[in-house]
Amino acid sequence: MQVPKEEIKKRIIEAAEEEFLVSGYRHSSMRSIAQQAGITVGNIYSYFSGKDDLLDNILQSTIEQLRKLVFIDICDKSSLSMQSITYITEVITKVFLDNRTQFLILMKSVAGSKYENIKAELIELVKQRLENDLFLSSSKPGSDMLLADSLALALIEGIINIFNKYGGDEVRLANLLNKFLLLIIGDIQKRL
Amino acid sequence: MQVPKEEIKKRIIEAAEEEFLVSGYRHSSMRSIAQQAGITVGNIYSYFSGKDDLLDNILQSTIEQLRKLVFIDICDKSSLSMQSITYITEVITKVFLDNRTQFLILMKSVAGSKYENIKAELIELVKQRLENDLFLSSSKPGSDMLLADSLALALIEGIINIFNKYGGDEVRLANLLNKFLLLIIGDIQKRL
Amino acid sequence: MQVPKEEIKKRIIEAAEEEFLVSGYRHSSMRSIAQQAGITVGNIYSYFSGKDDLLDNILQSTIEQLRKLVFIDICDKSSLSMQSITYITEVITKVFLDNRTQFLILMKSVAGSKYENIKAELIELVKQRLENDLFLSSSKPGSDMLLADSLALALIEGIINIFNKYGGDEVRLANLLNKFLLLIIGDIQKRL
Amino acid sequence: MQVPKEEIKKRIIEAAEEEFLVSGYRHSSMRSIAQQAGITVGNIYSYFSGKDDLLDNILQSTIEQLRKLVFIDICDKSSLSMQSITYITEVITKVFLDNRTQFLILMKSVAGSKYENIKAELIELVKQRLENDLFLSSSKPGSDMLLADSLALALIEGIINIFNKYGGDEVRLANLLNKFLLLIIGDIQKRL
DNA sequence: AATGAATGAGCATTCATTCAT
DNA sequence: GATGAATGAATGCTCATTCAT
Repeated sequence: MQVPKEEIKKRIIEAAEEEFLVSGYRHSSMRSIAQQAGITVGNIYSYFSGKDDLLDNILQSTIEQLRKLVFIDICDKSSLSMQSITYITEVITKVFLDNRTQFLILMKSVAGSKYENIKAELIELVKQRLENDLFLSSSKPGSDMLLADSLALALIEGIINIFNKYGGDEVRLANLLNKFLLLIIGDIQKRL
Repeated sequence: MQVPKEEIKKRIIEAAEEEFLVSGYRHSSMRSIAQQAGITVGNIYSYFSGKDDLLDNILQSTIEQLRKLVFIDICDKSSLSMQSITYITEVITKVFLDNRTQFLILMKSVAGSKYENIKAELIELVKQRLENDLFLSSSKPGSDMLLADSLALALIEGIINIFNKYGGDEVRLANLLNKFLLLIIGDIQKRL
Repeated sequence: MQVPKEEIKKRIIEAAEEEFLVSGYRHSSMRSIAQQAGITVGNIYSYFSGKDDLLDNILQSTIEQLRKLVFIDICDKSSLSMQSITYITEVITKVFLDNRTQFLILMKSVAGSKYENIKAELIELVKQRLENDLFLSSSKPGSDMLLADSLALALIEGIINIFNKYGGDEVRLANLLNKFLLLIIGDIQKRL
Repeated sequence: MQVPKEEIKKRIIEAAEEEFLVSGYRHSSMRSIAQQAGITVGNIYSYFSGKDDLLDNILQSTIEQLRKLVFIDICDKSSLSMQSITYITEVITKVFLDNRTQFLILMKSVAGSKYENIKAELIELVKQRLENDLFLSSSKPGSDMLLADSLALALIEGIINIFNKYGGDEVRLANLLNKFLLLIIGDIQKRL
């Protein structure tokens, strides 16, 4: 048609993002994605090799950014100690702000896909930071690793919830995240 | 046929619990439940009227206990103030200890069923407690309701994570929950 | 059990009659017949070899009576001329009065069974009477055989409707049937 | 696939019409319709949203015509008195001639569908005409409403039978219907 | 590139009948 | 004789993917 092929690709991506976010990867149907994009089912396969590939394309750059910033950079800067959780949050927030929908899909709607463990990886990272920076350096030897895990999970889930329901400017977002982190890990060493 | 009736019923329930817990209600298939239980698909319907009924039978008593203890009793004891979150946790823990697998299914694997909002209800309850006991009584007017919501979510998700991965005696469980709550809402009014 | 076996058999028959009449043979389920009879599904098969056999047992004597009175006797008395349709009606009415439920099942609810052609046979009989007694003896050569067929069908369907909805004493029934026949075939030779 | 789309749709419709007419809506299976049409089950759903929709598509225009001509127009022309049954028959005949198979499906094979009461509605309409035009205006007060009902049923069933088995030109059809009506309701007031 | 019909395996559910107990 | 669990084939329907056009 007269519609440039990149435009079609973009429309498919947008329709799929909406569908994945709302219904989840597994429950999303190629039929309704095609319908939403205003094209036919089969034509999606001219641009993407399948449902998997569609999700790959949507999450690709977000994953890359996340891997680079979060999983690589942060591991290098392991000396940052104390501020590390705050720093991770800042980095995650940056990834979120650059890829809102994609990030939320990645965190909430990838059950049934190969990405279903990413959130767990993120939690694992935060957990390790908590263990390294807070728990191990603390004099309390009885600290349970599951406590760090649950605290990490609580942090990530809480942050995702803020991302998800938040609807103002970035100042308010920063404020909310700040307060949330402060409440959970502020002075945590003293409170352990 | 040589296997007594109740044994088969038990095997179906166990197969379904495993399947529901791992794959989630929606993605669980009667076929694989039957296979897991070592019977034919149609025979499940000698014991249960359908997939819904199977889930109902698994969750029934857990739901009842949860509704009674959490949603009714707790609302009556609204005067408990400060300790309310701790109290809710104790009650939830009791329900969990009485119905381990069922409780975890209820919290993690009921998407697509009529129970899919139960966790959200629980979070809402905790959120209201946080608002009433902590945020409103605090002099800080700038507190964002999304903060209470995220904190409630973080608490519930963290607690479920402890339930899910915890594998020791009940003393250790109580200890873990205690520490987790202390970390997140201990002295929270002073830290707001 | 202490219930004599004939009593059980009777209960099955009654339950099946009700079910067949209301839902039709094909749509009736052995499960609900068993339930209605207060026994188990499998036990029906101690008394009857299957759904077919159950229907056979219900309709057996009615069919016999019908075959004897209607299909044999009437064919012998082919000399009765004029009154033949009236006579057939009287005979059918007798069969109906002796076997109310069974007769109505036979006429209305046997689709899917081997008896599904009985009503058509009855119509065929009446059709032949109409042809012999009225149409052929009439001087009108243009009479269409389909006319006799439709008239026969109309007669039988009307009579069954009266049997089905009628709810008074036998005098009123006779009165209704009389009027109905009079309207349709009274003086029919003059009106052809 | 080499067969053009409309051809397949037509084949499905024809297979379904045959199946519905012979086996009835409830007992017809999508599988055998597919087989008859030479396609796979799932492919029917490319053309129709389900068994209901298939029946709707088959009967739609027939129903519309019937509703318009019979149930609306006829009620408006209530002044036609005497000729009303004849008129109803003419209108029904027109609908039949325009939609032969569909009309017969509608009258004989829709048990289990949302159309299963249409024939009864038609009979009710004729019954009311009989009551208004013939029975009430007659001086006979003893006339039983069940008589009108049975006469209406006999008329409609007879007419459907003519439609069903009739296989000549339209002149013969008109002739048959004319004779049939004349026999049943000709001079009926005098014969009551 | 685009279509959308076609496939085939999957889904939950029903039911007449069988059979070990 | 009685049970009701068990079977297996059937029901309508969905969906990711393929492919002739």
